[in-house]
Amino acid sequence: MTRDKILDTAERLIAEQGFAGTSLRQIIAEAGVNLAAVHYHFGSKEELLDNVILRKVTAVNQRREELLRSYEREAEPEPVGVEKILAAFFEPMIETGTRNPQFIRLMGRMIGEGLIASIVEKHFLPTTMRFVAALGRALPAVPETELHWRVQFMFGALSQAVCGWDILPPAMQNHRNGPDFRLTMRRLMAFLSAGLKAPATQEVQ
Amino acid sequence: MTRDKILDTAERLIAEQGFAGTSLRQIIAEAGVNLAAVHYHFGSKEELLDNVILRKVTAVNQRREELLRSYEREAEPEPVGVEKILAAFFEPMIETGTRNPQFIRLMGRMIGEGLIASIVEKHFLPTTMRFVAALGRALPAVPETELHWRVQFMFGALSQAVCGWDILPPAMQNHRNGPDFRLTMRRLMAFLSAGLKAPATQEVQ
DNA sequence: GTCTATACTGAGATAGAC
DNA sequence: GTCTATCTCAGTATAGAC
Repeated sequence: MTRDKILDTAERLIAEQGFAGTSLRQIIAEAGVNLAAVHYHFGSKEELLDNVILRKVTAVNQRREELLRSYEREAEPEPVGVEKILAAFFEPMIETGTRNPQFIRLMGRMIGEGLIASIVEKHFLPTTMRFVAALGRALPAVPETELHWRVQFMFGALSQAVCGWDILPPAMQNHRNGPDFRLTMRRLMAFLSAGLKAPATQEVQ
Repeated sequence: MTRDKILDTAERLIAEQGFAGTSLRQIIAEAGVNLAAVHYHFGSKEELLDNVILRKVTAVNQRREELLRSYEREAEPEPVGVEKILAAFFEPMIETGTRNPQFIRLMGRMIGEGLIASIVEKHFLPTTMRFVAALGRALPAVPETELHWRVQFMFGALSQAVCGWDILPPAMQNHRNGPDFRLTMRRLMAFLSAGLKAPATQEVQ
């Protein structure tokens, strides 16, 4: 199917080179299809990206919410702890990413390239809000605005973890795929867990 | 001077719209110069960016290292604490950013757009390494590789703090400039301080 | 409905006249 | 140092073959 060939090739190339760094002409050349087919099936380069993301992220987000719900049932009537909430958020991503490293780079690109607010909004925001609410219950001492900022920081750290600067020492490069990817993610979770639980900032100047 | 007109206009437009989102043709139109003048003075769009960054970041990095040195002298022979190290890193940026909000967005773009490793490397790496060394002394329990990762997470959080997604609630948008920018940075520093000081991750699976 | 061929506009880059 | 003209390649749009 032409449509699937385009999606597969686009996913691979965008993960490798970024969205801006991948041209439609490169995608169609490697997929062996015609340029206009992209616009017939998707309408524009942005909407192609939208569909690439959609295919991969929906299952991960469902799994995330599922896990969170099950942790909430276990903990009831207490709120779920921060570590558990982070586990519900990261584990589905780690599982998918261990099998398919490209997926992870793609996710990081989405946050990092700062591209296309509408796509981020559509595919990340609903699940994110669900997790912000859970974190709010786990951290009653952190005011809502500050919690929102901390989640924002969290996404930034995640983005740099999975596809930031390529000037890392080689020892760190290796930790981006293979079994060490799990270790990097556990390091990230430890970092975030501590950051999220930090005492609230005083508003006084 | 033509060269300065190009630099001023490029700085403003790139801060507002990002690097990829700003065309040379837009820059030269607003600066009132010729397209070829850009290539004459800078060689390429990337090298123009390089010079825009250079002009602004050099002073900030010098101030950062100065502050760090002075804190180190105060603390001697003890290592400087994490909060002090973060203050040395962030305060010069906050001062510059409070006077010139564009500068901050420009910094965030550099990290976030993941652009041009060579530029990041040239302008950020030397000072960053200086601070990594100081953090290593402040946090002897954190192994070197994990500390490197935590610094990587730190840059990601910083990037999202100053110019991440534009889908933030309006209440957060305001905290990107004006006096509330200081508050956001203090929140970031509290978050990072806790994250950096987290117990080291066990390497066992 | 699906896909091909081709043309259009705007991007960064470059050679050469002045 | 500066500017004109031009090159290549990007994303996009459309007409029409099957």
